[in-house]
Amino acid sequence: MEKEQVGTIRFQIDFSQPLYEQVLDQVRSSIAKGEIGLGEKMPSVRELAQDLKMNPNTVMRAYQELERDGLTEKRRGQGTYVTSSPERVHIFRRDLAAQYINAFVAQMESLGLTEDDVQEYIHQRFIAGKGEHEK
Amino acid sequence: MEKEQVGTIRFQIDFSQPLYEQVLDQVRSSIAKGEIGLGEKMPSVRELAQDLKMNPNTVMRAYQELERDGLTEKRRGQGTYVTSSPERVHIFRRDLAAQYINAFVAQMESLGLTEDDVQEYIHQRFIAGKGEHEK
Amino acid sequence: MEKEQVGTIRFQIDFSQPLYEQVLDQVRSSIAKGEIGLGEKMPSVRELAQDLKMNPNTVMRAYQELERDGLTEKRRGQGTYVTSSPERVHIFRRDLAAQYINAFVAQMESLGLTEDDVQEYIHQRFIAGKGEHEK
Amino acid sequence: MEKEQVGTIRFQIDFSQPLYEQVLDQVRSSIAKGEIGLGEKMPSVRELAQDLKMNPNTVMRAYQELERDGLTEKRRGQGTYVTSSPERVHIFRRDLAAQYINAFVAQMESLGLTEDDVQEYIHQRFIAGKGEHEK
DNA sequence: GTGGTCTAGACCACG
DNA sequence: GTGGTCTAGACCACA
Repeated sequence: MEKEQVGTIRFQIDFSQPLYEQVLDQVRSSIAKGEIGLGEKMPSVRELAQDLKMNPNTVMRAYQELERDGLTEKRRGQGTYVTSSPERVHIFRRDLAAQYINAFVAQMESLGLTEDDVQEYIHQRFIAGKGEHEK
Repeated sequence: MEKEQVGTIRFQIDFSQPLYEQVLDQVRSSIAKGEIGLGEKMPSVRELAQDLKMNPNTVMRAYQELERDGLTEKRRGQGTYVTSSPERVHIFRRDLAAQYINAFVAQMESLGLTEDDVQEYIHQRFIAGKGEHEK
Repeated sequence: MEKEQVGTIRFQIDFSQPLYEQVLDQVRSSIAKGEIGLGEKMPSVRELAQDLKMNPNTVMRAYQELERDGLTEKRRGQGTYVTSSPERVHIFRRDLAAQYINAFVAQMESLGLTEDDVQEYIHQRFIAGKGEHEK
Repeated sequence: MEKEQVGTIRFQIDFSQPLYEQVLDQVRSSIAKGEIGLGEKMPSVRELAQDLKMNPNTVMRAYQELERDGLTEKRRGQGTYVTSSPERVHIFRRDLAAQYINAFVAQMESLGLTEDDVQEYIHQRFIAGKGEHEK
C-alpha cells in the first residue's frame, strides 16, 4: 500500500486492481469531497504518470472517463480542469451512489439478508471505521 | 437475460461477466437462501453445462470454487453434494457479507456520504425492491 | 467420518479419497497390527461391499491388490484368507514403511527442512498423538 | 526424468503425475529453499509453458494456486512476482510441513511402528540421501 | 455414470 | 507484452 501525493490529491495504488480504475476512483473521490476545488487545474497526464510510475496511456484512460462523467474538461493548450459547476458534481455523486447501492443491496439479498441485518451491519462498520480512521 | 431452471436452482446468465462467476454466485445464493437444501445432490457438471449451454470446464471451475469455500463436497463417482453442515453455510455467509459491506462502506466514504445518508438510501432501495418484485 | 466394524476390522471411510485405496490401507493396517490374525478368513467381497455400502467392484479391486502384495490368498470355493506366513507380513511392512519414508523425506527436503527439524517435529507429533488417542 | 532450468528454478517433469502439481510443488520448493529470491519476477506463464513444453493453461493453474497460497502475486500487465514477505513463506512452510507430518505419522501408526522405529528409519534415510547426492 | 487433467486455439482487458 | 476467460474435444481414474 504505497501512498503518493500529487497536488492536493492523495493516491494509493496497488496491483491487484486495474490501475486506471484506481486513478479514476481516487480523482472522483477528491472532487466529490472537495479536496480538489471546482475549476482547479488537474495535473497533466504526463506529470501524473511520472509521479505514479505508470504508463501515460493508463492515466489518459482515467482522464477520458472523468471527462465523460462531466467532472473535468479539457481546455485546448492549457490542460485539464475540474468542472466549475457544483450541480455537475452533485448529480454525479447522486448517480454513482445510487449505482453502488443497487449493487450492494443485490449482493445482500443474494445472501438472504434482511434490511434490518444490513442496517445493523452498516451501523457497526461505520463506527468501527471511525475508530481506526487513517490508522 | 435468459432464465434457466435446473433442479431447484434458477440461473440467469448474461455474457457481460465471466460465466463461471455467475454460476458461482447464483449457486452460492441458492445455498445461502436455502433454495437448495443441505446435503442435497447438485446437478452434475455435464448436466449443468448442457442446460446452461456452456462448456463443462466452465461449470467445473465454479464447482471447484464452491468446494474451496466449503459449501459443497464431491463424492467419488457419485457427484457433488451441498454440505450438510449449517455452520459452514453460516460462516460463509457471515464472511462474505462482511467483505461486501467493507467494500460498500469504503465506496460510500469515498463519495463523502455520511452514515445517515447511507441508511436512508438503503431504506428507500429496499422498499423499491419490494415494489418491483419480479418485474 | 463414519465408522463401520466388519469382523475384527474397523473401517472408516470418507469420500475425499479413492474408496478402494481406503479399504486396501485399512485391511493392510489390520493385518500389520495383528488385529486380524494370520490364516484367518476375510469377509467375502459381497459381504464387505454390503456392509460398507460400496460397489462390489470397488472392494474387489482392493482384494486383488492385497493378493498381489502377498498378504492374502484365495482358496477356491472357500473365499479369501490372510496369509499364514509371518515373514510375508514382515517383509511387506518393511517395504511399505521404506516407501512411505522415502516419500516423506523427499517432501521435507523439498521444504528445505533439516533432519533435526524433522526428528523434532515427529517427536512432538507422536506425543500429541498419544494424548488425543481415539478421541 | 527430463530436467529443465528456467531462470533460477530447476524443473524435473514426468508424465506419471498431474503436470500442474509438479510445477506447483517445484516452484514452492524453490521459494521455500530461497532458490528464487523474495520479490523476484517469476517467468511468465507463456514463457514457462514454452520452456516446459506444456500448455499455458496448465502453467496458469499452478500459478493460480501459488497465489492462493500467498507465495506469489500478480502485477497487472507486468507479470507474476514472488511475495516480498518472509513471514508468508515461513507460515506456508510451517503449515505444509505440519500437514505432511500428520499424514506420515498416520501412515507409520497404521503399520504399527513405534516412534523409535521411525526416528531410526529417518536417520538412515537422511544419511543415505546425502551419499547418493545427484546420483 | 461421475469428476480430473490436458491440449489447442481463440478472444479479451490491461499496461 | 502480461494474465483471464472460454470453447471443443480428448483421455483418464473412479465407482
